[in-house]
Amino acid sequence: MQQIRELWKKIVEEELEAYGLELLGSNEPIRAAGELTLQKPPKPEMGDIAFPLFTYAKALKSSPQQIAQTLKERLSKRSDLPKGEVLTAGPYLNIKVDVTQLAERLYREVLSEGERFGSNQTLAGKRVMVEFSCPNTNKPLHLGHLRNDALGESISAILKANGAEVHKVSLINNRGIHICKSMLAYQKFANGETPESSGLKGDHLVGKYYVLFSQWEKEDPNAILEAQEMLRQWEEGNPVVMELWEKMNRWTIDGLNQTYAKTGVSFDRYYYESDTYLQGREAVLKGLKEGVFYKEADGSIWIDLSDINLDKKVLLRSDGTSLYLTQDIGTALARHVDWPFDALIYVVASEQQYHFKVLFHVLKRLGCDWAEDLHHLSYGMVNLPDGKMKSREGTIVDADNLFDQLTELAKGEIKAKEREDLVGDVQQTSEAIALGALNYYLLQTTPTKDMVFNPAESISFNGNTGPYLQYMGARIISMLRKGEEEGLTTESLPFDSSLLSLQEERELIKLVALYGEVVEEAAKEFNPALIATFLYDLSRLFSKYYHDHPILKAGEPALVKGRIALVTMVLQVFKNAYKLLGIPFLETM
RNA sequence: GCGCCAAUAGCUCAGUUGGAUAGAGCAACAGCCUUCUAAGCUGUGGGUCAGAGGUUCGAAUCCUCUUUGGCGUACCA
Repeated sequence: MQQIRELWKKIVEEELEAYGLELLGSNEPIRAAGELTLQKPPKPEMGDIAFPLFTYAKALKSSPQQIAQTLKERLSKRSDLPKGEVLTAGPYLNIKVDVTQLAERLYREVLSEGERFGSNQTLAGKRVMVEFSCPNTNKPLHLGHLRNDALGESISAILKANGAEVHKVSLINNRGIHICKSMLAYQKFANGETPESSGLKGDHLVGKYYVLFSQWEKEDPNAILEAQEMLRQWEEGNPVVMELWEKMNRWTIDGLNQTYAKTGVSFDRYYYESDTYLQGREAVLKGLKEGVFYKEADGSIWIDLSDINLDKKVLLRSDGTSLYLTQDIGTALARHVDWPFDALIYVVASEQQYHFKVLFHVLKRLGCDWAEDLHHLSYGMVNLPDGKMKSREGTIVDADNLFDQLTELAKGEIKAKEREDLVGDVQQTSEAIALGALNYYLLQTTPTKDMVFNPAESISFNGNTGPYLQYMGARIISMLRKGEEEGLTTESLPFDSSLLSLQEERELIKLVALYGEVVEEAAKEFNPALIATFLYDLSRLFSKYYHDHPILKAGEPALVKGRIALVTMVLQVFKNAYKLLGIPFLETM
């Protein structure tokens, strides 16, 4: 589609310049008016490409309407005009492109490329590291993590589809005062409770004691002091504390891994804060020696960021312990050694924009020329319909709980439709629907924007939702299966795309052609929502098409073949695009 | 206070090199199942694109100011 657009643009440009030259004796005024803009007409029947001609009115001393007319006439005299129709609509020159050749090319591509259809090599040879999730080991995942995970997985898949070599990494935040809080509460109140004895998932068990600590803290001012003491003991490597730490970390990580397994999240490599905070400290001390940083009288180490209009920032506390920023410096350095990258993308909430601005600059000052290759993919907060999620008020939406609720609702729907036997494994199908619902809901909003997560809406099976998309795929499979069962064979027939002359068919072909461009754009903008929007458009159009027009019973075998070919193309786009958004493809639902 | 970001239908969101009558979904109402899954399709109503200026042939889109909201501005993460 892109090539077709470029071709028409070039031709119209040539004609415009030739016209200008004849009329004015020079094509300078045309060029001065700027490059020809190209857009899409508001309605499909008006054509596929539109050239607004307002800008040339002055230079050509003529109305845009008149220019459009003249261009249309001039174009009709050209012998090298590509197939298609030239239209005028007031001040616009519109082109209705010929989709029959396009359809045949696309069909060949779909058949030969299969699951690679729509991907490209724009980022071939590029090594991109994507950091996301980064859980704490003191509590289970919540809704905010789910957006982070969905984005991280999706961006990774999108970059891969653009040819990049992608390395997914996570940083486990397993160290610090917040970790000690859950440990201390456990030591005090647990009586040796374990995931096995309690039947609780490990991360939820540890989270329970983190919550208990907060309650205790309110009643007893010593609580925080004891936690601080425990942190000191941890840093000294006190064996009792270390043992507890390792045990509870294992519980949490086991629990998190169960959640990841359900939600389709995985990593190529983990980093642990308990390792990287030491590396960060070394880097800061080295930077101090080299004069990049300076030391205050109390022993704390600072960087002056006035060169980028920011304040001073602490890198190492006066007692020598490290901060959030310190360990992120260590992590970045370690990663660049482990897997030298062309880009590192941090998928982290927008509230940390300032942090990353500082981090990137500190690395630059430390002499890392690759600091230029670091990007913060800053995504907005997830709010609830009645406001912010607040742990204090217990309005945090737990990830496991949410996923289970969605699964139950999907299950209920399958039962209500009496489709248990048809779908086979009801539990597995319900989980796939729940995951599709969740990922689509979280990815359909532009990443940078805050969003409202409406649980009731997310689980709805009507409208702009994951299950609606999954349903389209399942319907196509069902239809094709039915065709086979009825002994319909069209494989030997040639595909005559000129038979696809309905408005909807033209539109579907163009959308199939557009898919590859959307994949490229999504990578350029780090925006999976572009794919979500595209998928929904395709779904709606397809839904209407197959509702209004029979496929298997289209009549003439050649037409049946043509429509099945079209459906095959749409199906492949669905399958490929679902993967980029973490929506499981279901053959039956 | 300062910095960054946002504001589009009752609600949730699309709408980017500035272009044609600002679009979807949900919710409401009204239709459509002896026919490829009705988890669907069709239709109706619903807008001062926060407000005011400016640039432009043309502004939801660019600039300025104002209002409202979010986030940040920690020897927290």
